[in-house]
Amino acid sequence: MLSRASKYAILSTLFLAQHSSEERKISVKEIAESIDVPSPFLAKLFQQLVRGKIISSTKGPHGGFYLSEKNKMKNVLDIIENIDGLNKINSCFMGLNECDSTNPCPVHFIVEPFKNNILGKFRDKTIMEFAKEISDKGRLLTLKDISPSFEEPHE
Amino acid sequence: MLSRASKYAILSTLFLAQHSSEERKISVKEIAESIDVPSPFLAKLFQQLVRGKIISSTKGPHGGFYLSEKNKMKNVLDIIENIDGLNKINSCFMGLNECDSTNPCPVHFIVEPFKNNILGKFRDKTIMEFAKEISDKGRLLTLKDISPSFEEPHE
DNA sequence: TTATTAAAAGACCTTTTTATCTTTTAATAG
DNA sequence: CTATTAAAAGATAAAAAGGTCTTTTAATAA
Repeated sequence: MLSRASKYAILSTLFLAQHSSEERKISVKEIAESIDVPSPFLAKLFQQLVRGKIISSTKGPHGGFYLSEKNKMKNVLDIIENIDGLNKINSCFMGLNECDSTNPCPVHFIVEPFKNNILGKFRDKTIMEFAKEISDKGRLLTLKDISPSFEEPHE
Repeated sequence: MLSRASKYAILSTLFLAQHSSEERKISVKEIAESIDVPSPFLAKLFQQLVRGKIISSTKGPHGGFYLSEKNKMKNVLDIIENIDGLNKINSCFMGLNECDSTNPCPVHFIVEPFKNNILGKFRDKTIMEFAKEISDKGRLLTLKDISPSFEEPHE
């Protein structure tokens, strides 16, 4: 449904929305470590997101990635479109080429409302609104294992 | 969410449920053409489904694939389990490693009910019941383009 | 009992996705 | 103006998914 690349891109962009600003740019490395994704891979994705005007970057000392005011108005679906294209997420759950309400696959009428629901969420909120909601509701934004668990003593 | 392999396997098994019987076995080639999937690939999947006791086969003249009475009691989730394993379909929509209701990803509470719904459908109906429902409700079971469209005259 | 048929087995190939590494470019702090 | 920093670019590699082909095995009809 979503490629790993899109998932990384979404999580990282939302992370930028929460933690970066024009004055406080963040390096790939820092983000990759926070989200727990391979940083060279994320670097590639970020290049593409910059080209797609989803995020912004500057080089050099204190450079890094951040969201401009325009970037903040984008939504999550823009990220998906930029990385996976829209076809992938819109395609039939069972893989049928011609699946619609007049010619439905066996699970069409279960999948359709779900898709509308989740795509609505990805389309109707700006990145900034989405990020705020995530902060407010305390949603998880990392691939890391967060369980406190037993800390193996290091020595 | 589902690999292409799983999708092919589900469609083909449901096709067997509808069109085959112990007396009327069907060859890979015939099924592959009906569903419109690559037949050597489907052959591999069928070998695995036979090993997993989801479908049955016999070699030789008038041999082919069919569903035994026991096979007919399996469900779609058994197919998915056999091909993809259960982890894949149960994994978090955003790819988080630790996503559950106490530590939810940003779309957890949208995805969860959908998953319960669709997994329920895949678990609670036997293959045979599922196939009947599909016939009764007139659901599509092929990757083929079915649009009547304009038939390009061949000569 | 033999020829034929169709699945089983397994080697192999291709494409896509994911991930890494090295070099170049540009920004800026000093 | 130079050293340093961090992204951009691009080449490359590794893994997974998808797909093909050839040989072997087993069933059965004649």
